[in-house]
Amino acid sequence: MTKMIDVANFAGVSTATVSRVLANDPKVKEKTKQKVLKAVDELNYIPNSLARNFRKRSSKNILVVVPTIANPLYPTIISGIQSVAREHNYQVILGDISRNFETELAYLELIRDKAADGVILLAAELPTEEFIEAIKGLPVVLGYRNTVKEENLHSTEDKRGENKRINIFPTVNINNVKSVECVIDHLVQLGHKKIAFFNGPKNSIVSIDRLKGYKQGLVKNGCSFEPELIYYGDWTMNAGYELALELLQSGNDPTAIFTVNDETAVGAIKALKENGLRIPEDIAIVGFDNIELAKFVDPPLTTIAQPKFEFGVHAMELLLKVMNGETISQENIVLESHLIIRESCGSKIKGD
Amino acid sequence: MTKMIDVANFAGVSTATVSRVLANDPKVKEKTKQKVLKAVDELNYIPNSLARNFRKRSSKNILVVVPTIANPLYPTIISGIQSVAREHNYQVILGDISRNFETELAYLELIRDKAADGVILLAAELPTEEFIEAIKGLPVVLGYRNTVKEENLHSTEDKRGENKRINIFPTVNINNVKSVECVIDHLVQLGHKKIAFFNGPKNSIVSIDRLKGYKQGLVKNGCSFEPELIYYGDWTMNAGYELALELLQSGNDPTAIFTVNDETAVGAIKALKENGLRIPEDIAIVGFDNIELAKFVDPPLTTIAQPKFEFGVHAMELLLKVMNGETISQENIVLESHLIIRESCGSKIKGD
DNA sequence: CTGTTAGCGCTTTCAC
DNA sequence: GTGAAAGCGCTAACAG
Repeated sequence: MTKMIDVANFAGVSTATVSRVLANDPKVKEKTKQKVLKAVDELNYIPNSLARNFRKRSSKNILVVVPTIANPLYPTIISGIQSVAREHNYQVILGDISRNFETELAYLELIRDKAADGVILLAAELPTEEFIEAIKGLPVVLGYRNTVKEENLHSTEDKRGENKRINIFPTVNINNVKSVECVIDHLVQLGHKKIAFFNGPKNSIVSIDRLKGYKQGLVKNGCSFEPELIYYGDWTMNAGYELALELLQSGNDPTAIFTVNDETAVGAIKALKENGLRIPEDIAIVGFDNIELAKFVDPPLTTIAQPKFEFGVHAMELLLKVMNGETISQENIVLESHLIIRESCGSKIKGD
Repeated sequence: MTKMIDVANFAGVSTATVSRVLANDPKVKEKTKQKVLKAVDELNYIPNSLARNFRKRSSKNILVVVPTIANPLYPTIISGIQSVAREHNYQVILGDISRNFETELAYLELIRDKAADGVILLAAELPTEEFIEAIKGLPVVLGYRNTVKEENLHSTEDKRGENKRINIFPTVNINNVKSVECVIDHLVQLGHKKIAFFNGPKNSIVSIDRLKGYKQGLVKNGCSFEPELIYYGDWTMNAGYELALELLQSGNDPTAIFTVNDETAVGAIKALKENGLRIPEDIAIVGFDNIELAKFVDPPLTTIAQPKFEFGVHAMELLLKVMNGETISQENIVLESHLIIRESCGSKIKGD
């Protein structure tokens, strides 16, 4: 294994100079630089990143924790993260917690022991005190988990005295509340008044926000909010399937279902069809995420498109800032999402 | 940041002893061990893995290169890899080449510069001379890319004098040829004689092997092999869709389609349905991989199940061996796959 | 069983 | 613009 000292000897310079050349230090004379570069080439020198990382106290790894990589949402986000990471010579380490949120904290060890320089947390679990304590001061960016603290504000500028969320960490998010309101608007426009909601788990921030959007959307449109039309699942096709069966047996007869994600919708569609219901004639359905599959299910799924790749890009760019110490004050990025109209609601307007 | 010397001082021992305790060296007296552990705990000491890795010349990272993480096959395989990797304190670095196979070699740099200790290559591209040269001597395990050399053997024990594949690297694979023969057997049993094949790209080993299985299956069952019934795509739902449109316009009227993977099948199903064909009444279809979705498409997809998670487990275990220098001679693991019968072929036998 | 000590290969002051 | 030299924090001979 040829090392820096070999290159230095070959080029007739010191290791310091070799190091400078490799770091693109402009102070090095062009001629010296060429000598060094020639030596590097000649000797087939490859810097030992283990030594470099040790010396620089950086692993050049960043950790991305996802609830489960099986949900196609995350691969796309990760692609976005990778594209930025690679530009900056970071490698992405994948932390798949298989929806087992206790293991999330274990991953943070990677930062403490320097195996990772920063972390992007994409699990939208409600943050516990323990969690907040654990990530305090770490180079972390939160995705979807937009809120880590609720405070009652009764100041004058907050006339309604309602809860205000304070993000004490940098975050990337979409506006879940507004997105779901759009869905409800659309369904109501098509004449639906009784809309079921197949939600995610209760302790997910995304679930909570989408529920809020669902409720506000109904109220805004003058529909009644009926708690028994809300079902809780776990984001999977299986959950969608089971929930739909439950709904069918319940005697509630909604004319439309909004599902918390596309996979839940796909599962629901299967159950509905098996029970002889036609979509959208007998019941309309709307998903969320606009995964690749949404276009290919039968019927093609009306859904909310969120900018998955960009989500990753923004998260990584934010993390880069945090790791550089640029973000003392927290930054909270909210990305735009929009409704994609396909055929699962029977709308005549075609999208995509 | 408290370091090993602090712990040593606190416990009244040397750093060597601390190091031994941390490495679980049985030679350390129980009492000394307890003293050290107490100091570790007291001082909240976390070993600096950067220093350790540097010293041990190992990054504790392993690289997994996949064609694209967007194909749900890979996340499951990666889960399997992770489960073994984690047990041995390895982190998984994700190398997604977005089906751009030239970038594969670039990832190998991570090994040369010690940023990764080993690599699992899951891209089933035909191996070039350059590729073989590049991975020679590296701690590498190949998945799906089962063959790196073809040699004409005319020795006595090979009576037929046919090509024999020689794997000069450790590999994990399934028997693609046999799997597809099963599919053809099944279709023929159901009365199909004219079976189209929506394959992957021509330069993929998986495509080549599945094509072989297709051909052999037809011949074995006394069906004629018609090259114009073979279509080449790129594993995506979109490809399946486009290929099905092509097929419909071709005037070929197969009674069944075998697709190289489930996603291609899903795309094809959409196109077929849009054109008024009923599945399986008008045309049968069989996929490959048994991804989660296969069960939820309409109609549920008959497909070949391959042990994805186990695939990852085996690949990682093999890599562990290679990294330990245990595998001088190459090992080639072939996992079992089997047909899952659902409804897309109209068989009365229900599976799963 | 435990301590002493010599680095691992690189970067970065500090001199010149 | 370049070189000398001091470590980064840990592990592994080697010695005792």
